[in-house]
Amino acid sequence: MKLNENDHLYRARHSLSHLLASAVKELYPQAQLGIGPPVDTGFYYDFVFPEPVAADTLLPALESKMKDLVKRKIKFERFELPGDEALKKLQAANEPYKVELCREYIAAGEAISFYRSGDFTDMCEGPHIETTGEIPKNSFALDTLAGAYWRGDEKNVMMTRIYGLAFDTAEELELFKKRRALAMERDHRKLGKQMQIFHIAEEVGKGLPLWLPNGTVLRDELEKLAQEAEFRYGYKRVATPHITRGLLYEISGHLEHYKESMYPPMMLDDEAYYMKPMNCPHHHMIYREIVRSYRDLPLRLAEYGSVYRYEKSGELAGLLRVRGMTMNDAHLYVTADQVREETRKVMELHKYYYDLFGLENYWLRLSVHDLAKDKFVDNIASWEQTVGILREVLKELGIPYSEVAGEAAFYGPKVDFQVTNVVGREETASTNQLDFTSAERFDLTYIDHEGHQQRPYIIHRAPLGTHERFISFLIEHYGGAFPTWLAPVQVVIVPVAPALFDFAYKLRDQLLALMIRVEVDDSGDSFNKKIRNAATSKAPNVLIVGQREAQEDKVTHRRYGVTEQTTLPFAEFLSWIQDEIRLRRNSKPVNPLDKM
RNA sequence: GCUGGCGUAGCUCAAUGGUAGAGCAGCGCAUUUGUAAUGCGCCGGUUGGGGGUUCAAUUCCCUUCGCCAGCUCCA
Repeated sequence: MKLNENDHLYRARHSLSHLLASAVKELYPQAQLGIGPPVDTGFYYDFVFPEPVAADTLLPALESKMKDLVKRKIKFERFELPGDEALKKLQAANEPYKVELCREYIAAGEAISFYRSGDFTDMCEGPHIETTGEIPKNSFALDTLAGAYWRGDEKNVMMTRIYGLAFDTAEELELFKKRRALAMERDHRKLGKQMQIFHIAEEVGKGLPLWLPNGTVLRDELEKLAQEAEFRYGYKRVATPHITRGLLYEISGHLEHYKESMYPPMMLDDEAYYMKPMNCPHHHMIYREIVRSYRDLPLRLAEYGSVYRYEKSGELAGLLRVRGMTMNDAHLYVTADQVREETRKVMELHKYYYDLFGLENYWLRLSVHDLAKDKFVDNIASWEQTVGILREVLKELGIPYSEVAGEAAFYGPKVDFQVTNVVGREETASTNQLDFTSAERFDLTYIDHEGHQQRPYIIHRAPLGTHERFISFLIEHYGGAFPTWLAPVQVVIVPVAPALFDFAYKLRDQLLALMIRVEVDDSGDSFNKKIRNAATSKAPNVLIVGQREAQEDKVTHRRYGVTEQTTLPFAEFLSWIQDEIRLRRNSKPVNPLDKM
């Protein structure tokens, strides 16, 4: 939810950032100011402190000073200064970062405005609240302290950013904190450990997850899903090696544009071999292997391909950001006439997947080039043409999207599906690119009706993203309570007593014969303990079998998170669960974590 | 990579400049149970690694590794 700058909360948050700066200046008159805008959950302000600071003592001290300022009902007063006076004032105050901004405002011919609140004055556009009396007691709190580069550029100094939380009321602040604590409970790293989905071993390496048996079930189910969907959409599956000669990446341009993200080469017979960071060049080689006719197009090559990228250590996070990943990749080689239709079908496939999982909280980003940045292929006409095509397709489909400059791939614009994970971090779940560069680089052609050579367009698409990232979202989306078709253990059979073990084994064998993942709890635990273990394991289906059931070949069926249970003939259960799995029903059980 | 923080048993967490403790999990024995923890016992730690200060370090200092938040980058 984005606030408008005239919203009271927006202005209150912005004003609180000034109070924070004011408190900092009181404690450290030498501290220099960066910027201090409002954000989704509050505000922050960046500082350069004259000495190292410690969060555990600094934040409470600043917070209590801010509370004092709020109590004093301080007025926010705006005034403007001519450029040279503003500059002088900031220079006199020893605010080099403000001076830098001020110079730019002057160059842009903008008015230079200041806000005075009590003893503190900051160059700022506003708007602000009238007085701090408008800020309810306990509706804000300082949160964390972190580093941030000046103007977001890693070549600049690192400042100290102090984040604060701020809401309309104290109750909303408390609610936010509670929700955040609850969200941590479904963090995929925590559930991934608890549910034995993946493990990142120090000995194996950072960002290189080991998939445990339960996690591998999730991967296998996603791959099955993709194989079926891609079959229906006319894709052909291919497979390619994990390492490749440098030559291929010279052709593709990866070594030119992407080298810092690639694992360094290994030398074999005086030649450099690289771990592959992307599958596309390999698919292009497959395309090029024979002469293609327009009759072959669209040619859709699909592969769940593993790639390795050298992400900076601080960027790694659980399964969300890793160094080795397997992606739901495919490349569509199409004629100019087919681009729109094929792009549309790719979007349709996305919708099918997202509906299947019940993923609703996402938005589309049309990621375009920014020729001011040197990472992009320099060909304005092609950028404009391909961006235009994507705009048209999205418009035709009536899908809302936002256009963001500088987020494109180096070889073409992208349509990214942006989702927010459970702890509020926004990530790209899947990405689709329209590539106008590679066909030429790889000299890919097809013969048209008239026997002339033409360049195909290439659509790169990965609707299910990478297993790593997509599964991290699924874990959090479901809070670990997967629908039956995805669940690592689909059925747990709990016999009431050891005398019933044989009956339970008989049911198990029938389920196993149908490829249903089932376990019998034949441990020495008490019956109550078994019920509890089955429930806490988040198994979607629990079958309780006792004497009563055994006599009539029935089972008592409990769904995860549902208290009512039904006793039904086992044959009926079998047909129900087979449908449940075959149709991949997203009968999302009530998850206790969804309550808030 | 950068800034800040955190590393105690498989997990969750105690404790202290003077020999490290609990619950859960695991294992064993007993119990054979009809809807969310049966009882008893056992095992489990070079307090992330290395170095230093000290009579003595898990505690203080340095260093290194890992993790967390943010920045940068990104599927």
